[in-house]
Amino acid sequence: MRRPTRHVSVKDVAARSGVSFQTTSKVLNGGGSVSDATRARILQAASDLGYVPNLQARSLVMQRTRTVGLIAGDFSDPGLSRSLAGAEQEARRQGYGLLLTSIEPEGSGTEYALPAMMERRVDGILLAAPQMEEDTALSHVLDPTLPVVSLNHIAGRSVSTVCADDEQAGYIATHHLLQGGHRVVGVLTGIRGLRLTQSRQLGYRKALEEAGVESANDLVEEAGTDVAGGLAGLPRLLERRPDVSAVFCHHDLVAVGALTALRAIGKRVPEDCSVAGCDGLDSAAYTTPPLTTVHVPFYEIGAEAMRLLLKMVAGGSPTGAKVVVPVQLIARASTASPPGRGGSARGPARRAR
Amino acid sequence: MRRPTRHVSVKDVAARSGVSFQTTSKVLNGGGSVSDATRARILQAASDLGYVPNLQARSLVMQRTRTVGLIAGDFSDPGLSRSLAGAEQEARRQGYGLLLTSIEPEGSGTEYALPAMMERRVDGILLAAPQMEEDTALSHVLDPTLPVVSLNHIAGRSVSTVCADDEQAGYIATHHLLQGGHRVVGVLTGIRGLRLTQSRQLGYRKALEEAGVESANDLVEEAGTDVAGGLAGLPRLLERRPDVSAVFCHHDLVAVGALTALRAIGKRVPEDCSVAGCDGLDSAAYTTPPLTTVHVPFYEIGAEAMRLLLKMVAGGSPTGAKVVVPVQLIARASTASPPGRGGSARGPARRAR
DNA sequence: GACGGCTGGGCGAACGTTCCCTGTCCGCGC
DNA sequence: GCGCGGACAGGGAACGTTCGCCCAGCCGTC
Repeated sequence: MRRPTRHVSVKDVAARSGVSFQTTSKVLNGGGSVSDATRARILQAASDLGYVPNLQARSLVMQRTRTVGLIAGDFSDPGLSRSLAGAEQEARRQGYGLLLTSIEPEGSGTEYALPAMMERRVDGILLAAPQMEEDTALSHVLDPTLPVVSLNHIAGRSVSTVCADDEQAGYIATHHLLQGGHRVVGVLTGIRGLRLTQSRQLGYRKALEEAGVESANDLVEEAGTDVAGGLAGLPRLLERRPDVSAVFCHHDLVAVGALTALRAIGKRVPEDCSVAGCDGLDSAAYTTPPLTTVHVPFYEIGAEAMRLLLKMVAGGSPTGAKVVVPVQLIARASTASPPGRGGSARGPARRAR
Repeated sequence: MRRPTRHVSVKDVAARSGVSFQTTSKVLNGGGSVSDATRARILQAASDLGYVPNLQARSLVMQRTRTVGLIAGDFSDPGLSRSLAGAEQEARRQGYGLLLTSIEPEGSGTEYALPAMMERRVDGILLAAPQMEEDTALSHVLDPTLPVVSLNHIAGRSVSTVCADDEQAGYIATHHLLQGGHRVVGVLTGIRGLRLTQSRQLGYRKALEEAGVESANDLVEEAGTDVAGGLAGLPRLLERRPDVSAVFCHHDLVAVGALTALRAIGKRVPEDCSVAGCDGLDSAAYTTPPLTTVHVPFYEIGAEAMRLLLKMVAGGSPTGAKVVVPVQLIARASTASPPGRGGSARGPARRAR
């Protein structure tokens, strides 16, 4: 429990170069007027001693830490993990530290994550936890002067958000299926209640409506976000509506589960049933058959959110901004025309690999 | 650029409750002898004012920040991302903050990541970046008194490491194939030079040797860590050795690529060629056919590493410890006996799903 | 009734910075 | 010869804590 050997401070450097520590500070920050001779001497001493400035002390007087907090949900989620990478990279590029906390699936974040960040006096907070959407206490406990950007919708206080154009995502995926000639299009949705799910669902409905096609409640099945959800959800959907010839999955992992489930019951994809996903995970390119999906630029979303946050921190803060990032259809082999119809389901894909 | 509205400090709380700020400090830390009356008054004032202690200031005098640094490689890597989750969870459980930095694939980490952590005076550092294995400057620039734990082998200075039993992983995967009756077992390795790759390769060789089976150089092909690597590596391997009837892939993603490549050239799995992976990714359960793999407990490794690091930080530090975590075979449908042989390749799997 | 110990509380210093202001010295112009 | 301004350096305070020590009372004891 002994304190570690003390670090070298400006005073040590000052002592070694025979000046006051204030002058040393000046030199090390590039400011003030100091003669070249002493400047050189100080720099030399600092390097000899291996001086490393103490950001804690600096933060104390500057009232800013050059550190931002990131409260994340489950980062096994590939999308979130990409966004995290983007955010981290941008923070690093601008010389900011990143304090990371995640919150348990059922946890509120208000109890631990937020206090922990506040105590450490982060300059701003990036929220990347879907489950915080519901937390009404959140906007309450949040210091209103602290810059916050979220990747999810936040109830109450109007915080800036950056997210994908999820309605468009739902729309183009469904549109793609309809264009292939499908008339009975089922949907396996994400987690009920999330903005993400609502938006994608909105896009799905819009596409159906536009095509003058039935949009029945029994075509909708909640399946969550993972493979297991698709594995369980698809049979439920098919039992209710054996006539579906195409399924739009809100999440690629669910689509993977759906593919597996279809194979298990002897349905061929895409001959008997088309499947389209959403998220644009890398792994979607390697399913059997390769999955048609909508690419969501998670990395860029994370980076953009961090960029916005740091802009707010720096002061020029259009707080309450809502940034929407465009998405792209990636048509692959999991979608085709329904049984007994000619033509291809391939829509106007702008990118595929 | 205005400074944000000032935070409330112990002095504010003290003023409101009519005592000195030192007494306030005592109360807030639970220490010292203070009468119940004043204690209550102070607590009330603190809560009224919404006092949040300033860990920066506390760190300054305590000489410890209750924050650890984590230098990660690419966290799109599912394994690393799991370890990160484990480490974060454990740090949080013990009330430590986690400062996250990643380093670019070619970056050295010595230039940015380390200085950034040192300036912020982290209490310890967790290294989770395979590319740092080569960095000889690292052990040089690292403060020798700073606790460090790595998930990878680190050249030079003997730092504590926590990692999976990768030799065993390579061994049981290969053993499983041999036991199924295969005699020509190819291997798609991970990144050349990494300890991870060397260990798995060692296990592979050991199994072959033990079974008295050929271990030729032309059975070995470097394929990296991702799907694309497997996609490209498998044809190269097969071109050289068309007689391989089973392939061990150092990484599940490579195995996914191998499966896809095999299908593309019309080979059936496992009838014409068995494929075994390694890492135990969730997605391995959903390939076609489901992938036999070796489960590596990434989450637990991350958590264990953090536990060890915090133990070192707290003082009881068996520095230089090497923790090895066991792995488990998960037999699935991608492995079977070679063409023209009866029997099953299923080995003694202790877990499958 | 003097003294010792305990209890409640305050004072001063320190941690490592930055910022603002005050000196000192010099050369120069009037 | 005197003041003046610029270049250079240092002093003091502040940021928000914790810690060690001291001081004032009060009680009990011999």
